[in-house]
Amino acid sequence: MELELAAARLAELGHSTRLAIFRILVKAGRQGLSVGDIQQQLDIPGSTLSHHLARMIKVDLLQQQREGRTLYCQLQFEVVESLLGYLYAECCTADGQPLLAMHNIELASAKC
Amino acid sequence: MELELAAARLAELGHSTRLAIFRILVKAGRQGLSVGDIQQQLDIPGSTLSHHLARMIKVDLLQQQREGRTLYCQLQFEVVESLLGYLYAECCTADGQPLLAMHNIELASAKC
DNA sequence: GTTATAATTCCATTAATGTCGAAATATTTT
DNA sequence: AAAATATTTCGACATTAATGGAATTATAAC
Repeated sequence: MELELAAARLAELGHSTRLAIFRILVKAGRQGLSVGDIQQQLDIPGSTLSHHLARMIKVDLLQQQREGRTLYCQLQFEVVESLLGYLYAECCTADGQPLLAMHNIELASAKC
Repeated sequence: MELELAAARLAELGHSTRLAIFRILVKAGRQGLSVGDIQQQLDIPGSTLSHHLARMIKVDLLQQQREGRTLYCQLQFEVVESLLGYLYAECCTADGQPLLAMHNIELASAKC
């Protein structure tokens, strides 16, 4: 992933409402959640939510799938994964040693 | 790290110039680089660079240390680490299984 | 086909961000 | 103390982003 694209995706995660959406959709897993469910959890106007969802879709962080009159939102986990992978790749020193302590990160994920 | 702070930090990384600064400083390691060196690598006006550095400092992504008339910029690696740790933590399902394939990430960092 | 539900698009307003030249500050050198 | 170097602050302007009410589209149910 090139820098421009990574920056664009990070910018989308860099907004508290959108990061909250991200969080909710991570918890929801592959099946995702309807727009209405997200709206209920966040308690924000539909137009505002729609705006943020559209932005996230534009950079492929998420996807929507219609089922009847309900639209389901699903995180694109491979994209999230490649974004985090890019960040980690950037966090290696020139001599091949990762600067970030990977085991700390693993602990963080283990305690969930 | 709470959501608001994580979002603020991600927003700072979410700009191509600042992500480029981040990248350069990661490569530079703990000792950091002078503002002038960064400016030379990026080829942008000093005032613009200063503005971006100030923003990154504000959210503790980096630090400056004066040595004579030269200012050294150093990434705050612990902060970066906690930010990525937070993102990973958010990427766990409710039942304790990480959704992102951690081994892929490790491969990504291993190939640096 | 009219009503209800789910969500988006449109529009206007307000606020925040990005950019960069010029002036200012801090430090060192002569 | 004047000149040189490194970097920031100021100020102005242009662009982009955020918010939410009202109107619109899409689908389903009656």
